[in-house]
Amino acid sequence: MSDHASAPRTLAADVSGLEAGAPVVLQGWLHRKRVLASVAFLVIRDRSGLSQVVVRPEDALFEQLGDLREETVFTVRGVASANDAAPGGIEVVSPELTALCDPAAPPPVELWRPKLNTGLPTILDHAPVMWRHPVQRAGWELASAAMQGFRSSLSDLGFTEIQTPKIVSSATESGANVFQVDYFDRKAFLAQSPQFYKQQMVGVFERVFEVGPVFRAEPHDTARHLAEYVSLDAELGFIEDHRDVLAVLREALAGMVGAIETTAAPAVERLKLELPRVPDEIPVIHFSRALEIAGAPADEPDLAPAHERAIGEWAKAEHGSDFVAVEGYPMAKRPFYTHPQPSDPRWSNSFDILFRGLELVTGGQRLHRYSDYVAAIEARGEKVESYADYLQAFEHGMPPHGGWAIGLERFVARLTGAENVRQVTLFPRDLNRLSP
RNA sequence: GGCCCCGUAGCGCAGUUGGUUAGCGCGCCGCCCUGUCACGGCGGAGGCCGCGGGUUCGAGUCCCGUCGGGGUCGCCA
Repeated sequence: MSDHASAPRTLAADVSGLEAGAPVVLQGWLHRKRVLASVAFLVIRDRSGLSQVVVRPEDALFEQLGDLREETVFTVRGVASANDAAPGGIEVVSPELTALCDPAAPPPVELWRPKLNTGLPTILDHAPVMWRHPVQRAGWELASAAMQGFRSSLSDLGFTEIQTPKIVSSATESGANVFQVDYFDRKAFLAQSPQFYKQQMVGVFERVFEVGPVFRAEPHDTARHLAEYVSLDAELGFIEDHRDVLAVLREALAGMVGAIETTAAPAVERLKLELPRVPDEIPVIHFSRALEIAGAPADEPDLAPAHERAIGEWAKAEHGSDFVAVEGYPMAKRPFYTHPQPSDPRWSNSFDILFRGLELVTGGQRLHRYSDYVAAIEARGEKVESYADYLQAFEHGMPPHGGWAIGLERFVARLTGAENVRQVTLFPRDLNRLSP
């Protein structure tokens, strides 16, 4: 913000609203240089968009055009001028340039093209520069708006935002793969989920949510798995069952899509997206029905990706919905804190939400009675003592409660149609990638 | 981790049954071009053909190993 001198900075997107003759100060990257015989065009990119600067032979700058390198950062001082041939009708003429950095080296891939003309590995290897591309950047603008919508919709519903430890002393769910870290002279782990802590905080705030990273050391090298991802977690007390959780989750999802519509409209436009409508009531089917729809054997313990895609298509055709909830997953496949389905304890009061055929959310009702926890832990052949810290909350009184976890990157990937979650992750971490 | 496919210039790719100097488009550098917007024209630079070994008179090309990448399945958000 160099507004201490002369005119204040104008954002590129605002140039088209200027009066002809008005002084303009742009600051940004030289996105594209097009030099013709007797006129040159400089396209300046800043956080708001692009703006065209015109250089003519009478401008002192005209002689130095050959020295300008794309991606160099400049302050441009000039004058607004109306021209039908200019994008947006207004361009900047009589420019004076001040470089704010050394002449930039050419990027590995042309950033000024309509699309990044390269493969995912190249994009990821050069992430610090590739994210500058307006279309690439749009993906994260959606993520940013989604997080904002998640926060504001839950805050409006009386939730308290929490931050729980990412360095923990034991695994949340036994058997899962965790990253081990050196913690002074002891063993510690990176948190796979805020599950235990958010439940404990229900005993304090009733309703809590957290936006933060979770870590999974599982050796899943697929287009939808990351070793570190952003989890949008919530947990709320005083529910009847998991259907109450689903109803609040519906509000959070609507808040996320709503925030994208309002605050990320330019990104939606740039990506030419058709945003999903979150139905007033997300269609719910039981796990056993889901197996039928997917054409899977009735004794399958889980839904395979192909099944999820089939159910996604079914929901779109049958209910016109991009979202579908599958409730009643077999208890055998759910963690010990899951609340069973009262009418049939083989099933659980838990659910997944599939978004456009991909598992996006896992949630459900949790156990809340201390005695139930003791029984559940012992039934799995584990020691109650090893969960002593966690169980304090239940020992001293907890309401019926439940919650969910949304995978942010999966949500954005389904929105943009990205084949791979890495495409919408700023700096993805996976089996093979630890940098940049 | 299993199975399948791919590594050739900064990026995207071609390269015949093994054959002499490894090509194309874009980018980059230089020159030219009165308004471009994926501008246009001419010229130039740029390669240990992923790495290691083998077969052969001769390997980008065939074989083995290795490293890296992509797809898919298991599993999950």
